Amino acid sequence: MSNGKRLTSQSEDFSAWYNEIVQQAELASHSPVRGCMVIRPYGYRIWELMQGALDGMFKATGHQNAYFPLFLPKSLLDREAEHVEGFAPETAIVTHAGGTKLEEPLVVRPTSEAIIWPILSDWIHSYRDLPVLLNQWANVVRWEMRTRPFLRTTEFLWQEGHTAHANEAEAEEETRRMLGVYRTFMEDWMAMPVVTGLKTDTERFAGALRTYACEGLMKDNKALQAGTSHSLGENFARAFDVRFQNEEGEHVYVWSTSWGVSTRLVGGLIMTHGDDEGLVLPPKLAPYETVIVPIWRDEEQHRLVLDASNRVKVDMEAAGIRVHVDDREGMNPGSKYYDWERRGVPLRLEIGPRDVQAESVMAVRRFTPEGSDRKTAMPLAGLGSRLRTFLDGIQEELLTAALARREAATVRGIEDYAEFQRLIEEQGGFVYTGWCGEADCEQNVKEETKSTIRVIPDEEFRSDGAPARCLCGAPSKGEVVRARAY
RNA sequence: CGGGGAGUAGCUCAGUCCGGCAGAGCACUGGCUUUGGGAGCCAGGGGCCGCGGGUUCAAAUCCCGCCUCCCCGACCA
Repeated sequence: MSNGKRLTSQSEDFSAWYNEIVQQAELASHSPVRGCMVIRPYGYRIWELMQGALDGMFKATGHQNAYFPLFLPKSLLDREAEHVEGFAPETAIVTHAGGTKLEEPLVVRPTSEAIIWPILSDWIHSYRDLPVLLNQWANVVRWEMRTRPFLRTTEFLWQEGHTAHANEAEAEEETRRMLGVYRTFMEDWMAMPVVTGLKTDTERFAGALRTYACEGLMKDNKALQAGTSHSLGENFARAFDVRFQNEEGEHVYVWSTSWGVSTRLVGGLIMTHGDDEGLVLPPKLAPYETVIVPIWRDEEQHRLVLDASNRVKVDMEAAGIRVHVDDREGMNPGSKYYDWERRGVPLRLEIGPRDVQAESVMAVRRFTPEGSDRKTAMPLAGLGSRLRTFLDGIQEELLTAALARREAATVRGIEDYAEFQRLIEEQGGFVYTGWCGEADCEQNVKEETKSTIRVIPDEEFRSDGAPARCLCGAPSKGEVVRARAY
């Protein structure tokens, strides 16, 4: 059961609100090791539901799961110059094991390219071996300066896809396909709208040709990079000598990709839907889509409502709904309401003697957009299938609301730098501007406004009339989405 | 890693300045009464006072070192 009566409100202190939700909804807790967290059962269940959905989508697009080692010899990480430069500052290195100093230090993987490609070079000989479409569910370690539960932890859980292709076009197609899979997952399962697009060179994955990303907008109007997909070109193939014989009999390098999403998504989920009462979960990712709270006065009623509650539970499970009966005694219904609201359960069913008498239940929704009733009496007959539809509706409403919130926090066509600075400072959100394409200009704006170019947006997100000029006044080479970000 | 704040029961914190029996509320256990929006009474359990060293007759309290968390920067999924 949650402790404390009230959360700090989002408007008062968003960071405090976030930390309190993580603790009070029992999603995660701190560990004795810096920057590492314990993911508690309720939080882990959300991650498991995410994994289940994503894993199914990966398999549907032809990928197979495999597992590669946690440790990689330091010499392997050093092979790809840009890659090692990018990751060296944040790696943890094992120098001693088994009571002695190791001959060669082992790096705890910050990502697995450097262990996967040397191995795949042995697997790949012919164009007939391609494409190789792999995914791995794993933990990785990146020694970050500053950590926050789920959003940035020293050790985190993720999946990393790694694929090898015969040519650039296929690799690019795969990179884009998986970005699309992520977007579909974020919208359909997390109810979190994202802007997709290309990262600038400075934000690109270390060792990649191109990095694409999904960017969500959190309730404090800061952006969250929620997933990335990288077109790695021949870079890793050259570094790890991954070649195959093509149909012409030539030995050529493979074109590779990698793509990943992490437990950071749980943080994105919290900050996309949560409110001052606590977590708000979309039904598809809620450990319990519905909680039944029985209400009784005496023993006879206790038996009556528990019996009715369990029958409703069976009916709902048959309709494919994850449901829990909160039969805790000595706790009054009001306390249970607050408890489950804080944990974000999408729908609560209250079943008391009056409901049993009327052969109905009182359904109370967690997320209540304008114009919808928070409480609805529903007849027992056909309840399961009706609630399935009802929950599916809530899932859609959450996406609609999140999309409306993002659009309200999006400004387009900004050319004037002073106006840009004011927007970033006063309201945040996504600001679409032109960009001259110069890294120096990108860096200046970053230093002066603490905002970054999130993506060069994909076509469907671009403005009708994009700015002709960059914030620096130079002619724009293309539109970009800027924001302060996590 | 730099600046600031903090660490005492599961949680939030008081006690630290000025050394002298380890505290409160909530949570937890048992009993009784309760139960349609955060229940009441009674009786209990629970502490390496972040860790290590030092000063002292005596340390949660003073001194030194370290660890962890939070906020602000630089780095990042």
